[in-house]
Amino acid sequence: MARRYSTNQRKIVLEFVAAKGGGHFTAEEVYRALAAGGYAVGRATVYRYFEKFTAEGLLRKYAPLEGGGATYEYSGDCAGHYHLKCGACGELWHFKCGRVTELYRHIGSSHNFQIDPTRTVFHGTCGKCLNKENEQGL
Amino acid sequence: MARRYSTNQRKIVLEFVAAKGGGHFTAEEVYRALAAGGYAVGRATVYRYFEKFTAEGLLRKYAPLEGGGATYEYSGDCAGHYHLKCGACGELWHFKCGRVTELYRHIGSSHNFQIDPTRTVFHGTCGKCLNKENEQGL
DNA sequence: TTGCGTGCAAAGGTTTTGCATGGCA
DNA sequence: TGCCATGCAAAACCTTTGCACGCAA
Repeated sequence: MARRYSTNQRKIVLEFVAAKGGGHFTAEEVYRALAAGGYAVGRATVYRYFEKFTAEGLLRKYAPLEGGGATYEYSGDCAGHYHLKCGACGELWHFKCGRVTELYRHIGSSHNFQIDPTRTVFHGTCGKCLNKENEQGL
Repeated sequence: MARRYSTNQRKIVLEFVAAKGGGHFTAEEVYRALAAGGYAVGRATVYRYFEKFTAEGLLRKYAPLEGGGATYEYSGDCAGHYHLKCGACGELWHFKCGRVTELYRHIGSSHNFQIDPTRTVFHGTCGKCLNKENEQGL
């Protein structure tokens, strides 16, 4: 079940998405960007690795919003922090907060449900976008 | 911007997904089920309403997991409660908890992020599935 | 040398769209 | 009567898969 070979393509794809940080992207975009940058990685390979990385928890997969393909995000090592996703700009914010940890413990003991912090994302609007909306009088 | 007409198809689709409660389904499945039940609603119409309902917050859209189409869930009126999604059985649980409300207020004031409770879902494993796993010694 | 990893192109399936018709207001 | 809603089918699109070759072990 363990990964067998350590190939160059795997390294290229992983480094590329890791470098994007909290940004979001589709498999097609990454394929094009790599090709444009002179990295010869096939489209199918990008899809195959995205599937693997998602299963491993390195990437996060979201439903397509505007007719495009599924969007992904690099989440890296999620230990010890939580995620905020802004629906306005799409940015994924990482934050640490003891109260969230406490809440998860409470839900586990009192609501009989064990939360998986690596898969849970809080959706809403980030401070930046709230300010923009206020300036526009929305 | 408001909806214009109140048609029979809208009613049929809405009642069908509402009746499914917390279950999950794809657009294609609903189209087939309605057709099998003698309700003549076009495939395109189902897709069009799913898009509208998702925008209105009545449905929740998830990324496809196993090569199939996007899956949806009916969430109904989300005011006053929060959502727990079990990754093992797929069930969507609704629960009320003052501590969540407090946490959202805290994140808004201290982390500069306004949470949207209707779009936020806690992912993890429900009590039922935890018991099953324990019985199997996993 | 073995067999997984890769790339290309084609297949498969899902979702969107154009256009003519029907129905609500 | 005006115009949105609908249905059909085609088109567009994303994603997966088959197969032959390359490369890591």
